[in-house]
Amino acid sequence: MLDVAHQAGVSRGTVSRVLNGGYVSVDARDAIEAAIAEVGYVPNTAARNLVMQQSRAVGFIVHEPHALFLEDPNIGSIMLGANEILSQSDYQLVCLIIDSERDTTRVARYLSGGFMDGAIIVSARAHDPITRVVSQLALPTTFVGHPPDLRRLPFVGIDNISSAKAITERLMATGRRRIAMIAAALDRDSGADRLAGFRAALGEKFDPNLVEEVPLYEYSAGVVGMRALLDRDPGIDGVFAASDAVAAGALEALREAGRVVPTDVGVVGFDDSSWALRCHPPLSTVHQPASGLGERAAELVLSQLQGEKPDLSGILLDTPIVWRESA
Amino acid sequence: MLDVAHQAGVSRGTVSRVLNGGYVSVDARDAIEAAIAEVGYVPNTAARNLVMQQSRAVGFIVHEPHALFLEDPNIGSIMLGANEILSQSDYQLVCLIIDSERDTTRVARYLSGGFMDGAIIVSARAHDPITRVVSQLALPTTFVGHPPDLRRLPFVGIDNISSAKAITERLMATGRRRIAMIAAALDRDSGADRLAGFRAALGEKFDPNLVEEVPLYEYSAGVVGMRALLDRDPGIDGVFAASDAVAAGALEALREAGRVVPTDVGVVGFDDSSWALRCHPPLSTVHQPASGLGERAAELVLSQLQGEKPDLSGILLDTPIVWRESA
DNA sequence: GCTTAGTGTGTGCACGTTCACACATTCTCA
DNA sequence: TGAGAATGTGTGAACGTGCACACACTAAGC
Repeated sequence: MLDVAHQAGVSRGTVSRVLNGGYVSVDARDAIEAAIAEVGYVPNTAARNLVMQQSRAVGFIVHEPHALFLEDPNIGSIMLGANEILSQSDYQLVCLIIDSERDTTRVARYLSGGFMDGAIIVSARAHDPITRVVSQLALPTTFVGHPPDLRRLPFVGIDNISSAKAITERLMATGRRRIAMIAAALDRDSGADRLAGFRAALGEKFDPNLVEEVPLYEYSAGVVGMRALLDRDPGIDGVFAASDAVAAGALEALREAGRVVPTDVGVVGFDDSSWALRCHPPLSTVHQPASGLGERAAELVLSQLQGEKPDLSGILLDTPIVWRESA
Repeated sequence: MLDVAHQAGVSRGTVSRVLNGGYVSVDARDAIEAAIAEVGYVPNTAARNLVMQQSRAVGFIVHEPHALFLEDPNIGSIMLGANEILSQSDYQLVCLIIDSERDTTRVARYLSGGFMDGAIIVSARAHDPITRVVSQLALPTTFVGHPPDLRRLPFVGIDNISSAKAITERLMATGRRRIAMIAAALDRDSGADRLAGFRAALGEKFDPNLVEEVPLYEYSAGVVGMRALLDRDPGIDGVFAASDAVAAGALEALREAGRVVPTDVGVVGFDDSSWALRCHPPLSTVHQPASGLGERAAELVLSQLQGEKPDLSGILLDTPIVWRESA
């Protein structure tokens, strides 16, 4: 910056004013801009951050990247939605991956070190150490699909209970008598709530024997889960899978077993991901407003950055049911 | 840091030595560590970066995020592979998304501002402005799947020509007579090379009429492309799709048209993504070593960071053929 | 002619670190 | 006993910015 100032025959202060606004004469501005171009000067972000005490960057923190990036079709949309909003306010979205213990400490350091003005945290669980770090840090944060023990932190999400209840009821309305569920990720709100919604829809007809629990929202879990259900009760004529990927796996297992969908068995999923349209037959499912979640999360972080108190009751987005041929 | 020093009854210098190594007495170390815990001190990353002139962060820059994150099953694996290697050397992977003109300037500023020690750039094309920025910046960089005009920059990739040639020859060896190709993304090296490999395999038998060009590696493009090919020549008995997603679309179009795979038509894809296993029938395809690409790219950046001159001839990874039931 | 407001510019301090250097203490060995 | 090495500690100068302040000049109003 001093080089630019000398080159233009002015002082550092005037160069700074050209860059950040303030009273500058036309002559000085022209000379400085020419000097900047000639010297190839680029302001040093670290120095600027240091003195400004802010970085204009918001972290997007992803846990369990193997499950999410490789299996969850929504993560990309959430990220792009958030980027869209942050970009409009000239904030940089910085995606950080936590894939190991080492990553956790490094990311925590990154967040605590004044490197980030805020954070969006995806798919955190109660026991994830980063949630503790963030809540101690008083960093403007929003959770997407918050973990069970953090009711006091701002979040955006969907109402998994009522969405699951609604699609189960819709499935019941097609005249199915024995409806099973492949429940996944019960250690998360989303997983547990989808099961709760299923249970609520069935009411007295709920039969715990017709619920198969699988660990993750995965295709392979869907295959295994469906096989187990058919073993236990060959008379099943309806299935609610906890996600589209699980439903896709279930369709595969049903095909193996010689069942025709939707004639013999009706199948519904959850997410309305690209899976849903590409299954055979196309899946009836709950539409998850993924990019909307990212946008709202980014907006919540930005509003906190402007000093507003966040709404701790959380924001729930609508989840319309999309009815296709699988049920 | 001064607070910690006072609390522990020492000077800033000793605190710094506790954090960064050097001669420190056991008493001083204990007192300082206790003080750090009590004060809740975290070193300021911006200040450290400023004085160190480095950030221990490597950018992972993604273009066309809509196509990549939503359609390309490899991007996640590449990213996780890179993160794995960088994490081992205590570098932070920072994923930056370029989704607009505004994003481009912001990311360029981010990279130029001393915020990043290096960069991994995915799926860049010749005209992408960020490639110009990076090459002017002399920032340690590696391209994954480099753009056509940047032969002078280090990159990792696969040999699309010989891979495409190999799988086409394998398909020919099953006795198919009329083999078509759904070629995609011809404005990239990868797309153009896969077509070149297909052509090389067929030699004199190559018929330009049996090549359908589609813009992107997408499922829907596969559906459209296959329909067009069947319209033009109903006698087709083999298809090489430029990617697994395209192949999945082709399978759908073949099913529509009442063709049985592999009996009537043999289909092969490219990528060995999760699509490949979940198609019906499972796809024969070229295995793309996605996480390996990320790992090599990260290693190349790290070696440049240690002052080594990068190998400008590029690194090509092996792409074994995975033969399944679709051909 | 004096004050006041508006415009334009230069200077010094602060941000929170690391590192080189100076200095103090203890230990080893001729 | 004294020199020299090994170990431990404090201090000041950077790193590259932004901002408050001081100052200079011009124009307008009384």
